[in-house]
Amino acid sequence: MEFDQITRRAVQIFTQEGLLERLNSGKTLKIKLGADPSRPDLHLGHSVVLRALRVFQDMGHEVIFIVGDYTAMIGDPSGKNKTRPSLSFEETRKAGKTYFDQATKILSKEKTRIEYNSQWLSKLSFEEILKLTSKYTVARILERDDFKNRFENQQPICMHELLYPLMQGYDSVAIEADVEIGGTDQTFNLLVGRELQKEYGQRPQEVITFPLLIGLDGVEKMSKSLDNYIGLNDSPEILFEKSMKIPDPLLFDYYRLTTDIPLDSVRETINSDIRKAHIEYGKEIVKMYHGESAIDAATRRYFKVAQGDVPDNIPIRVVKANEIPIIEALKAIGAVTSNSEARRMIEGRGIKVNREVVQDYNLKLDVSNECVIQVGKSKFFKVKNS
RNA sequence: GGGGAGAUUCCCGAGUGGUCAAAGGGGGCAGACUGUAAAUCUGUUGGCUUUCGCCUUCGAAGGUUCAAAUCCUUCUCUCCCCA
Repeated sequence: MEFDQITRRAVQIFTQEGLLERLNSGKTLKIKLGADPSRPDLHLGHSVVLRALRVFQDMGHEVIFIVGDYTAMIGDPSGKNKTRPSLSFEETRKAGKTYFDQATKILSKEKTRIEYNSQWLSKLSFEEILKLTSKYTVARILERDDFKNRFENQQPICMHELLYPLMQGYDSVAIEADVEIGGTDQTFNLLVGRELQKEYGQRPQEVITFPLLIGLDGVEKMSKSLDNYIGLNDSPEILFEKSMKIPDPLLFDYYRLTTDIPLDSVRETINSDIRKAHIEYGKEIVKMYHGESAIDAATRRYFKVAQGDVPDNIPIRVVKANEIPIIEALKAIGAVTSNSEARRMIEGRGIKVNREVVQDYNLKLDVSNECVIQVGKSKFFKVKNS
């Protein structure tokens, strides 16, 4: 990806002139990336920002990866708001590492430095914190969308939550960031960084925001907790299968934001054969995250299932008996969590054994020979006696 | 500090003594249709049980009652208004 592609994809740049000036200065710039250790699972949505960062690295700049361990350790004491579970010191380090491992599928390891924000945030005195808070007004903090929504919906907002933007902004001060990149949902936080740097006598960082990738549900932004994500750690098969499930109207955005494929040809394929466009997208993503060699296996599974065949390499579950009730088998393979659920699945005709729909939930499975259980459209398991 | 409103099953939301495992909607899951898409239609959506039925659940803990999501007491939390 070339640099002009960054600017083309960006939603907003504050400020364009400042950014150009720094890039032309010949200095190695410090590009800030904030990581939330309470959510260390990265997905394609994160890749949008990471890919932009990669471009900066390729130009010789340094990415400073800031793990928000301080906020994560404090968590949210108000019992009702479970969005920010508090983590122990060890957990934050572990999450930071997990995050880093995934992010470096896209970023260069050599040009990425990790910092933990407890290093500086834990040292602030109350006086300094007051100084920080005095730079901002409540009205301005409440401008931020998620606060505004919670406020309007009469949801609780705790005092310390109002400080999060300031803490993040202070991170920029602490590392003297030159540039910070994030999704449009972070716009406010990123701009707070600029304000605070100014207060501390630093040149305010340049801020670039990128569009948020909408998840597979076609409505919400991609996130692990909504289970509408395509994970950077997903297997090639899953990656490909999920690619096929991207809502049609969003496919172009996925191409645009997560691949380097020229958009003119994308447009053409989408208009002429949307299914083919999905397939090509899936292949590209598999290639990007698992290499060219993984494409074959990933697509083979998909097409086999689509034809009504049983795919290769399905997980095997060994049981001790020669005969096992179907309900027990479904629990054993983790397809269901209770007998009632198993019964519902069977009554809904969602379970097949050796390609046959199971009609009777008292069915006893003969597993002296291997048998294949299919749950829904694409989940397969083999069960056999040891 | 004073006054008012409220907390229901994944979410929103009805329910004010038995017919309530709890309407309706959303979301989820499964099926039909299809391109393993969308839209649409159907079923399902606490657990155990073949049926009967039993158990757990309506912020928490006690209490009244043959019987409570529903009544009483205390507590916790949230929101609004006034100061």
